[in-house]
Amino acid sequence: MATMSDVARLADVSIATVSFVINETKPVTAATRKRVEDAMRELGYRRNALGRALASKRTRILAMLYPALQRRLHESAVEFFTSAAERARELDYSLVLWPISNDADQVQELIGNGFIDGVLLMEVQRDDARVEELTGSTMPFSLIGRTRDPKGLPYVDVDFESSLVEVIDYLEGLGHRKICLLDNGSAEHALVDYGPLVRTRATFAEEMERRGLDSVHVSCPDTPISGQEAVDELLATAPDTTAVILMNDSASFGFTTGLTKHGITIPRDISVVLFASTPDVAASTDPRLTLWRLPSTVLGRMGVESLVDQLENRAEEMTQSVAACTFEEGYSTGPAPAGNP
Amino acid sequence: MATMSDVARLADVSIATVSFVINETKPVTAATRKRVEDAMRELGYRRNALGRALASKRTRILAMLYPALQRRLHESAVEFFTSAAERARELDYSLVLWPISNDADQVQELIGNGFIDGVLLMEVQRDDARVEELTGSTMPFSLIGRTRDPKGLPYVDVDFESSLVEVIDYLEGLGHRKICLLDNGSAEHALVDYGPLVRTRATFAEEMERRGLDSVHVSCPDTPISGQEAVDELLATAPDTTAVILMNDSASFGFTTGLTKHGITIPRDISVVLFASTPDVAASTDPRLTLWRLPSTVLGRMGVESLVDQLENRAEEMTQSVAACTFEEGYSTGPAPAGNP
DNA sequence: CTGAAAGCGCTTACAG
DNA sequence: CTGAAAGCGCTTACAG
Repeated sequence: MATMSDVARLADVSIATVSFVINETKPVTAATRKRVEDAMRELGYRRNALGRALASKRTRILAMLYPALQRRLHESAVEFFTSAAERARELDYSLVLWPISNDADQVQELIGNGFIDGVLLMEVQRDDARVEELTGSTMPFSLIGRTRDPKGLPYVDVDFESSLVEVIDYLEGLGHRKICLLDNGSAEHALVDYGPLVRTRATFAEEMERRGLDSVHVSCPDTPISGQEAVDELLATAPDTTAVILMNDSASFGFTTGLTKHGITIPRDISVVLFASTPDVAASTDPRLTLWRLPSTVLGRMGVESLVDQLENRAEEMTQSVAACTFEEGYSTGPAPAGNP
Repeated sequence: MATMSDVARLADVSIATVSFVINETKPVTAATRKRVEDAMRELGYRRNALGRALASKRTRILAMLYPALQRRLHESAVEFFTSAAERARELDYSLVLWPISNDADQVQELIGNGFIDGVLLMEVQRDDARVEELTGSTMPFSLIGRTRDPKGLPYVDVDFESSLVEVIDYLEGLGHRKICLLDNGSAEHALVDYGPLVRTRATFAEEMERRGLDSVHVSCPDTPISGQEAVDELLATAPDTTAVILMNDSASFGFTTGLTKHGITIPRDISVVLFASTPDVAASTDPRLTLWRLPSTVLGRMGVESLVDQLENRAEEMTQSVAACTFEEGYSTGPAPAGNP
């Protein structure tokens, strides 16, 4: 690999001048620039990121911290990561996924080693040891999701609240007055007091109450079979429900087939909305589900921007922003059946 | 952050000595060592990885290349990544997931920038532009999976062949003589001439023939609904099939519920084996499927070892190794029903 | 507009 | 066993 000195020698300039050309950091005459560029081309020069990083004290590498506890990365997480990486690239950074366990030690180590400029934290929990570790350090970071008390912390998050209000609005507009929220009650989530779930449940209860609508709440683990079983529970406890808001990806297929098995037709007898999910989940059932889609792509980009703002001291204030889910109509929703209460 | 000079000054030694202590690269008297260690502790010293990398010409960072075309990372991919990262850690390397598109340019860039020591390639395709790019460079790499002609390329791969033979053995032992392979016929896979599929199909055809068994082949897209539809196809074309080898994760739930819907009981009427998959997929149906599990953890570790072998010149020869799937009994397999041909 | 030189934080022959 | 010094490949004041 050719180095900057090689280029400088061939172009008959100083290495400083080569640097100025590469970084466009100082004016250089057209003639000099051309000599340098020719030399670079001839040598197939690529600037060594390590040397640059050591000298400039910036690696331009951003780490997305991936909590090892997840078994798989869902479409939304991948979208998030991909769009964040893309945005980083546009801003001349590299975003990589750094696999560390959730414990604070490894975060420490990552911070200390000097390889990364900033951290993007996924799947932030309401009480998150990593956040505390980061807060106590000088490492810039942004959260995806937020802790219980995010005051002073830069984050981007899904606006579950306003999104859910939209869903209820939509269903009420279709005449539904008894609506069930079917969410993910797996043990894992219960343990960590999962933010999205907590906030969605709270909004659901409040908003239904406020509108004088009849609310039903069912939780089940995130497996197809559990979805089927949830149908039984729903029919046993609230058979006159006319709309269901599904916030449990893995249960959704089982839930819809379960309804079918009971002779219940979607959307004629019951409307089903898939909430805070992705198109591939919506498309996995018959009929395709009406969806409020997670704004993963937007969040990924915003997360990176928030981080880079900090790195380049452009941030006037801490960025705390939210993005709502977007509506994608499917074939699973329609007017409430007549004759129901 | 304290630097090595700070430590040296406080311990009243040269920075070389500090380096010797940290790296255990030269003998140091116990007394000197203690002074250095105390100083490090007092200053909270952490060695800067950038400086080390520049001086030693080794970053000790390994990149796992993630092809952007995937929409989600399945459990096996996550397991793979996690176990590889763990093994890397044990060997004092960091493994990160580097998101780049599959095109050769970005591979070039990654190679040129000097940030990484080696590359692990996931989801290798039979004809893979990234592999060609890597082959033409000096960057060490190992493949997970293999190309059409892997001669001279270091790889670790799943032994689909011997694993499938085991499955057939198992089913034949249970008295099954008419067996169906239900695999993933989605357009995506067809396009790229997907290795695992190609090899499994070939082995299936050969091995069934060799044993004089009756083979059926059905392909369907990787969605639950397609799995349901595959049942219809199977019953229409080969209703006397008594065992099915499923190699299509997303279709498996739909397939089993489809059977049930037709009044067919697993495993009384038909045995179902889930092939080259993961426990969470096996557990998502009722009954839980008998599984040949992908050896993701083993492969992840082997992949890293193969790469590190190259980096440390320990490799006598190119490592090419395979690992077979492992058997995990479920409740979906049993003796072939009597009275069938 | 261009260059000589210091310095980023380490490792590693080379001496002693 | 320990140290002085060169060097890894860059960036960036400082001069001119």
